[in-house]
Amino acid sequence: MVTTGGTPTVETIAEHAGVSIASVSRVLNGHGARADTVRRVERAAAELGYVPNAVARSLQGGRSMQLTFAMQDIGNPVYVSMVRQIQSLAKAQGYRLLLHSTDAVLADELAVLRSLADRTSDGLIICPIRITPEHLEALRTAARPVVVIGSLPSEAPVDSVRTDSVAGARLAVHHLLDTGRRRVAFINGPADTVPGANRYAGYRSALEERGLSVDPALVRTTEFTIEAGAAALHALLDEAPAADTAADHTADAAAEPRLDAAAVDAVFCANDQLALGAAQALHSRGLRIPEDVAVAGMDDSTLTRASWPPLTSVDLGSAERGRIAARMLLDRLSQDGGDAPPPASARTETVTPRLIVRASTTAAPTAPAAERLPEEACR
Amino acid sequence: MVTTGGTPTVETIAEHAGVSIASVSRVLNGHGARADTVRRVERAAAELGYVPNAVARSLQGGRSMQLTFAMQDIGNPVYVSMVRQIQSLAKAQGYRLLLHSTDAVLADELAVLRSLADRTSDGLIICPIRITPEHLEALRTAARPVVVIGSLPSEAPVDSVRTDSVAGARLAVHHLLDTGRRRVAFINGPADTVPGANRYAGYRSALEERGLSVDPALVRTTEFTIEAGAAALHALLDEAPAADTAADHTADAAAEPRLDAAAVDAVFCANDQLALGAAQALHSRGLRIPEDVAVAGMDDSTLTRASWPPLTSVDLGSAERGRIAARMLLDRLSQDGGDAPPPASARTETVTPRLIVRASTTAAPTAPAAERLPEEACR
DNA sequence: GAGCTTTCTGTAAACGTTTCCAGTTCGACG
DNA sequence: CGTCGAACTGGAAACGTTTACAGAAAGCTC
Repeated sequence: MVTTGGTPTVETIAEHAGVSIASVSRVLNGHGARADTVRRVERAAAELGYVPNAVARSLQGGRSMQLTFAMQDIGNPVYVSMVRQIQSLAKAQGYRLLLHSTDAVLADELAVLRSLADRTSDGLIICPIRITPEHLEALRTAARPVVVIGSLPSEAPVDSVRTDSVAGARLAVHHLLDTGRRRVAFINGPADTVPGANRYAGYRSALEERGLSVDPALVRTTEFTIEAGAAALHALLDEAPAADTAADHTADAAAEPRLDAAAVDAVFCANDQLALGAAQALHSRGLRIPEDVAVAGMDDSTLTRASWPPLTSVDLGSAERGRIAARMLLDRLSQDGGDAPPPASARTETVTPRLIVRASTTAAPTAPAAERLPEEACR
Repeated sequence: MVTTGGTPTVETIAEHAGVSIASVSRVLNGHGARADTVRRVERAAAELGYVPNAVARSLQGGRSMQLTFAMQDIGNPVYVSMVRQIQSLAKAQGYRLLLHSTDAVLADELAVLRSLADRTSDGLIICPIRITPEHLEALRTAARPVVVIGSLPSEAPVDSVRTDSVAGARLAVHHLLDTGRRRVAFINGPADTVPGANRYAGYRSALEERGLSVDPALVRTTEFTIEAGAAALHALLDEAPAADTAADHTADAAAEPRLDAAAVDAVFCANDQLALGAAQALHSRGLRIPEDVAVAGMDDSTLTRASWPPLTSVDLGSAERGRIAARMLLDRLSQDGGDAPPPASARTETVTPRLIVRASTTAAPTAPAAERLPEEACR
């Protein structure tokens, strides 16, 4: 298909069709030409298997038709559902999607923001896990439109889509307390991250609203992974004092399941991965879910249906956040042709969390609330 | 930071530093210049916050420094681990990663292959789920180097990295038979895909090697998802005749678990998602894993550790395949500068599957093989 | 068929780099 | 101090498009 001398360019087509390169370009972009010209150009292009060079087109047009999505870890199902949405909307408008896994490395996140200036990408959707002053500065001076998925200080002049994860965490904890659980442990991700801090705040305020206070022995801080969730639960039960007896730090706690059950009767986890790990650990200790210990997670990812029993989780609208973020970004791009975003008009949308109750928290041991339907969505 | 009149270019820097644009380019690329020139250029660049335009650089250099990875569905953890590897190797050599989710749509896969000609991407790693003549033609005429993850006809002039999934399926089925299972059902993905066909072939040959033959009532064909796996298992138990009694097509089989147990004592699933779905369905019918029914999957994805009990699975080396594919592609790019791949020298690497035995198949009901360690790797 | 408008075409410039080539500067050596 | 070679520099071309502009052709009206 390819003539000798490399891939065909607009110039090659022009020669073959006996017209100028301008006419070739116009025909190929449907900008009107005489019927005869159109026919000759299209025939030459088809014969030579011509494909326009997207790089040259980008340089000339000033837009790369690429978007970037930067997230922490592509292994987390939350991001998977965001990617799906973003990819789908982007593709519909002719944009390709560049993926960046930052591994929560601060320098990587900043590098992504700065690299917007290299014209590779027309816009960015980013899920920063921490917000530092450098982040804010980088966001302010970003060379192209940016949409942040996550909570930002309100004065930040950046489009964002957030979810009220404090309220989300409260929903879950209230649900556990209202179904008769008394000793609700909390397994959190890193406390110095935005999600970590918010989820802890929700946990605490939910307890306080019921007249309880946080027992530090019931709170664990670790990474957002399955393995970390399992380890945290083991540590919790090994070290937590039982509700009515003194702590037993020396004996093997696994040998005495009833003691465990007394120490904790529910675990709220800051995301589904942690919850799945916790469920594993409970199973391996011979504790029953939800009869002995109820488990609830957050994100309502596909993992909730991977776990047994199916996992109660707070839907933070990750797919929806992805969709909204993509729409915001595409709006911004079509609107002002991708000029630097006018700080005055930064938009913020908020997704309302919903609790999805499944079997991992129903059939409460004491309270009569067990008649809830497994898939019922509260609030 | 930005002077009026738009983003700084090499020309802006040249004016500020009082040198020519050629010198600016040389300094910025470390091609040697007088100390004084270097200092002035670097100072001007820093002051103006200059970032080179990657698009212009691509056009001039003929390489975009982008790679594309095309897979079926980003929701499948198998692809996630491939993406991780590819992204990491690509980044190490300065390449960005473009992601394409084809949803197993033939036209999309072909479009990706053809779009290599647009110079957006320097190379492609693709996981085609079916191989049609059009695929082969598109691979042959691809404008840039391509590496295929998956099995190809041996005459195809394309680098590829495959896994012997026939042998992998045999490993799992042999393991089930050798631990005393007699009625081994098979839940497969679409039979007209390469993975689907191979896994079925492995299942059949494993049975035949033990003097058994395939019972069509024990084989289900569906999609590669959790939900499909659950539905398939329910259908299997509802419709399969019990081993020793006549089939009971009318009564609700779930009400009679012993009948189910007689019908099937093991399920081999063509991937982990199907296996997880099957495990869900078994749990919801009150059947115990592995005491009543053993479950084994394929891919050894993160889902194996998400399931309870932990899932026996065949490791098809997805991370390794990703790594090898990335290395092959990068080799090809550095080697011949990314010219069309010389068909004569197509390389093929094969990853050997390993069976990872976990609790979902141990503790066999009849055989004394239960002393295997949970994490033991066979072969 | 002349004059007008409309439509179409080709030349050339522009997008921002890198790099070839020739010319200039510099240092060293005789 | 003059000469030679090496190191450096600037002008210009090239990468492949799109598009502004001016000029040519075609269609229309009278």
